[in-house]
Amino acid sequence: MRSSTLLAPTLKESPKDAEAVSHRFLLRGGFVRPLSSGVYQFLPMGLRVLRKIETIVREEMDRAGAQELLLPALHPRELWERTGRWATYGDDMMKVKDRTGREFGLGPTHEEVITNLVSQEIHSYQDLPKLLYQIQVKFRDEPRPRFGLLRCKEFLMKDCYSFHTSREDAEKTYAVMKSSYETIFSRIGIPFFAVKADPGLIGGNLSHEFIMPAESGEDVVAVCETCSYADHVEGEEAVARPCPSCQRPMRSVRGMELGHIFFLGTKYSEKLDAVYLDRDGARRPVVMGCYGIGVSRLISAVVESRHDELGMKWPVSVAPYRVQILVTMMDKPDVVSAAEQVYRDLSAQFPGDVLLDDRDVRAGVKFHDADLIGVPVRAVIGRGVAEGMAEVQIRATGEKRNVPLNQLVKEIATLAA
RNA sequence: CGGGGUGUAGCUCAGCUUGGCUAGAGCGCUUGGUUCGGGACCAAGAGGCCCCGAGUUCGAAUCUCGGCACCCCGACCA
Repeated sequence: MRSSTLLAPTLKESPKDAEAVSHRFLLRGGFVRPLSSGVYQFLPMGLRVLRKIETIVREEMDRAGAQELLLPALHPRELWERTGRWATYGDDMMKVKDRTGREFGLGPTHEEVITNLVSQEIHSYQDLPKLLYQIQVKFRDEPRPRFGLLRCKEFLMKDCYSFHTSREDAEKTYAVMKSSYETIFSRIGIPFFAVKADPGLIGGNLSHEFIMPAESGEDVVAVCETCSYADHVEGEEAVARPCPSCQRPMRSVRGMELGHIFFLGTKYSEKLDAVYLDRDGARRPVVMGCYGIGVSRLISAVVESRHDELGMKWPVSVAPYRVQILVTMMDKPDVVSAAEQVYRDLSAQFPGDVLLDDRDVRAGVKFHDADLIGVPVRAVIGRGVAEGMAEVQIRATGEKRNVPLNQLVKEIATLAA
């Protein structure tokens, strides 16, 4: 992609109402723009990051044996009445009416819909187990959206639901999902703790939250210094309490929730009549679990954990582009043609994943924008061309080195792999 | 939903306390020239329902009342 044609409006100054670093940089870098409080537009680069995160999530869900489907955002009221959540979810659910006055909720989560589907399509123990997921827009009427993508009224979520004949099998899948989540967050490159959690409105009695340590986080977690134990705490109580599994002191850490998994049991299957016939012909409720990841929130999470004062530092796995080429002397035909050649060669190596800054602006502007946008590997084509040289820069470390033009692609192919 | 703050040019903001002539700056944008590897310089321009509505007043960006929007703290949050 050429910067000259890309919609990536970078800002020198932060819009005043951005506090969290991820909010500021995503805005300044031209990744997102607000439409309304807690409602965001994803510009091309923001969408590219989102898609890369989705891809990792899909790969790991598929690897764990889950199947992707897509459920509606519009949920009829009657379905939610059956679980009693039309009332208990209350104002957190956006509600709309169709032209006949029939009421719908905009799905804040999909237990009702998926369980209803399973109740209609699954009848025998031979149809089970099933692991189904989707990546879809969710709506929650947050009383107070905040920090850009971190807490929105409309956001993208991966939600997966498991259906088993027994609690034992369901718990095995729960464990598989837990390790799948660990792989996902590792691949995306964000640090996290798996914390035992309160199941909350969703219900059930086994639950873990995946929390990334972050200043702007809304949760407080007690973390053990030595073992991997982590738990939720209220206020400052954490510091006073020793770790239950090894008796060492714990420290309290602020964090943000990235994912949440629940063992649901038969709470929804009973209410929505999701039952199967077992070997003996007895009707039994399906045993369920559900597993969510805040996909759009992960964009902010990556920025929160990887940035410096100049801008973002994307890991290769989710960077909007793997490589950015800066042409610093647009008025020199030999420089431009050298850059075009590098662009062609790198594009062959990383199709669609190379950004060429061919804008007719001063070099300083390109360097600053590049630091802001945070593409991991940078090739600077300019004054070295006469001697057949280019410069390679690594955004994360600030490392710079000169590389002969004829070895540049090979060099970068390794760095950006 | 409680508390606080902010709405003036595309962005960041000054002006408001103490009402007064064509409402300002920096950045960005357009045009011309000089520059050209870390956010250049000079010159000329374009760009405003001063959030909305009512009031007070000879006169309102400025004062009063009522709305709305956005941000921050808290409550809430699969």
